[in-house]
Amino acid sequence: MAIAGRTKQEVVSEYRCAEILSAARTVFATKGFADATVDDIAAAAGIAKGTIYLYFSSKRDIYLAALKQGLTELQERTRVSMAAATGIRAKLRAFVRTRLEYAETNRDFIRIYHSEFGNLTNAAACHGEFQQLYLKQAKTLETVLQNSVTTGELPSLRVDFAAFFIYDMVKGVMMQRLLEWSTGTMEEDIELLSQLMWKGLGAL
Amino acid sequence: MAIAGRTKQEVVSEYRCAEILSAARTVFATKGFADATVDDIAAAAGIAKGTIYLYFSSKRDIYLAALKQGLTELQERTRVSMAAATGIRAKLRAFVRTRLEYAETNRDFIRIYHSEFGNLTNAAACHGEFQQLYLKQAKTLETVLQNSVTTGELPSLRVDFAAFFIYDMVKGVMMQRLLEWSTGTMEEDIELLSQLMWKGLGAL
Amino acid sequence: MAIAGRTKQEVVSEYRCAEILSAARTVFATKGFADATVDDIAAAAGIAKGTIYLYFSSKRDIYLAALKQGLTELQERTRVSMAAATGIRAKLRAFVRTRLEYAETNRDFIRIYHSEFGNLTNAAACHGEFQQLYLKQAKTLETVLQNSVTTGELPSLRVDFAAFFIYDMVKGVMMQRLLEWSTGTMEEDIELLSQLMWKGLGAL
Amino acid sequence: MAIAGRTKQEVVSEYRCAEILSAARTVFATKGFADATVDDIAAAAGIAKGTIYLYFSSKRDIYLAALKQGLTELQERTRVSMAAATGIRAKLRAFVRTRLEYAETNRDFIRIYHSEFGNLTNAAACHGEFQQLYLKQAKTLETVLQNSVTTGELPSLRVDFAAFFIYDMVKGVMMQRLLEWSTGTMEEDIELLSQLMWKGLGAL
DNA sequence: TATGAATGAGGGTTCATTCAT
DNA sequence: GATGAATGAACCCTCATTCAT
Repeated sequence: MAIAGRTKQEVVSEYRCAEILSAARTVFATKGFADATVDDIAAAAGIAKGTIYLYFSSKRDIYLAALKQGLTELQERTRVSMAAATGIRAKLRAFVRTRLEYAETNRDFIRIYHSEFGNLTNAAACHGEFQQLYLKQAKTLETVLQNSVTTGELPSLRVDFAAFFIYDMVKGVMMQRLLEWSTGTMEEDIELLSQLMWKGLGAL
Repeated sequence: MAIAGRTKQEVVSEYRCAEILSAARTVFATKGFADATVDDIAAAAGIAKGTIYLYFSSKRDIYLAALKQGLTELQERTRVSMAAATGIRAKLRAFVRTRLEYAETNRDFIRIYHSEFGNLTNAAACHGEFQQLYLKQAKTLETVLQNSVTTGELPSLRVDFAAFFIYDMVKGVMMQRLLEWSTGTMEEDIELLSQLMWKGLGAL
Repeated sequence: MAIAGRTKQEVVSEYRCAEILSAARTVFATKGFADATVDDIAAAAGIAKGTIYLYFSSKRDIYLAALKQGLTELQERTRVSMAAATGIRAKLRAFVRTRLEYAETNRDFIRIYHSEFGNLTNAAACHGEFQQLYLKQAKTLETVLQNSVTTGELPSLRVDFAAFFIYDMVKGVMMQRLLEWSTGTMEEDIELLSQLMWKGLGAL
Repeated sequence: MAIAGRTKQEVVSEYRCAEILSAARTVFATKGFADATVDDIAAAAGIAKGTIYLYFSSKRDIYLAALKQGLTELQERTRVSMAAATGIRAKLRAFVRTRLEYAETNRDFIRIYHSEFGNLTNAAACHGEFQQLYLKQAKTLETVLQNSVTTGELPSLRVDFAAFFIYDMVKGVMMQRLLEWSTGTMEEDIELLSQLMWKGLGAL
């Protein structure tokens, strides 16, 4: 009696996955990967521990899935809002706004995001896996910048350096806001950061 | 037989501590806190595992000590070089140079530094402990900036935001260089970053 | 709609049982009892895991049923062929031939058979359950031997010892052939073993 | 302060190993490999679970060590007593006596021995590992038989078949005695088995 | 002081069994 | 009857910490 896709089977399965990932995000965000236990996640999801292994093959697998899911959504939103903006300056402002807003409503994910992308130097965790994800993010932005340089909208500059710079800046502000260290409103921070970037880019 | 302080007892004790911390830094930098074992550290230090507990009360204690030792040295060097520089622009350039150079020769410490300060949002580790260390760092820089504003050397700006911004930027470049993602020489990166900061500050 | 017995219900039910047992034999033979999973058996039988529990009450139950089924068939064939033979020597040769031939075409069952009857000393498995099965087998043979002693066809000998001896010898050759360690053809091994038994019996 | 070997360190270590192996033998003999837990072994040895892992790397490792230790001792005793006997018939009697006597005083080991060598067909456990041990045993005996054939003490016969035959026979009697199924005394069984073998060999 | 053997709590994962559909 | 998702007890192994020597 399938209507779209394969219903029920698939719907329920995806729902469970989502439930687990949601619980996992909360737990990982609170305790970090190492200190979180699969029991914690199961309890948070309101299911038995064994059930988790029907949907994910290992604790790390859950972690990765949670991270990738958020990352994908964040990147997609960013891509869409930047595409909708006209001119590089507006695009950058869209970049800042989208990400800061996303961080505001996805605090658990952002905590995990920072765990990984704030420390890409730990070779132990996963050999280069996260480094690659990060690089891929940066490359996308780099392309946008490069296009603007090509069209003459931006002066020639080290686009690789600029891309990292932009990511780090936004990441830093996300963290400040998450920790409630920022004294400004969201709009103020968006404005400030956009200004700062624009001026900063001029220096490269 | 005491010469200065309490000799021997103290000297040997401090030497052991230093040995352990040095070994610990390497191990923690390579494997991260969770994956490093006390056995690893003992082996790296060339002493017995039990001995470590004569000098440190727990694995976390070692970690903290290693982090604080490096942090103290880094902050002291930064303070001295900034004090030696004249004018806020020179001070900021000193800030950048000192830290990037320190990172170049203390890679193990920097890895640990990033582990913690790249992810201050993880409540599990130590409730606010590292957040306080970070804030203290930032406050020092904030004071310098504030002084410049007071003397009119800098226009009025949100010094709290500026301090975080500066820290994050330098941290970001440290990481890029550590991962060998930077395409420029150290001097080029120092120059670029200083320029960028200076322009950026103008936006705040 | 019942024709003979209780039709359909029973026929289908028995068919399922047989399917499951066949699958189980393969799996148990390959992996042993402990390493075989009910999932393995379900997959091999091409049915759902839960279905298995409609026909058997536990994993061990399946195992036992598989073992008993094969054992019953083996014993029946042995009985028939021995009954058809005339004279104790011919009966013993029939015993050997029937069993070695059965082993050749029921390798999975023989593996399970060896698992249990090669190690009757493991109290854990099932307290004496298999020991009783084994004893029952031996007793049958013992009776045949005793009859021959009574008729004077065989000299007086310790029939209990002899029965075990005969079982073990055949079991040993089965294993050698199963592992392809035997260098002879089936006929050669039957001949050799029969000779050996006959001579051996003379010593008892 | 070392006297012989390296004392203390080594002595204590070996003592612990022996303690663990002794406990393991009892547990494995009673419950079988799969049903025995490392906790069981630790409890039987009167030590903590973790301690076991200082001496053995895994549950299977303990099992293998226990098996190999007994096997080595059994083979060595067999070798010595056979070497001391003159003539192939006396050697075979020595073989039987040594092994049956060993089985009488090492019942736990014999149970484990039967678990493995009564069922060499289970590929799952350890790919050919035990099969090789068994083959090695048989080859030794094969050589002795071959020598007797060469010197003309025995007529030409299939020594490979004979070796397996002898092993299986003794193994079978060991099991009967272990299960207290044998109605004879040890001496009677030794006598009977020796006779049987001798006669049987004549048939090959 | 230095050692390293001993400890045992803790966690990831498996899988026989159940039960709602 | 048939299914397979859900369960949770059980188990192997790790490792921070202790303590007798």
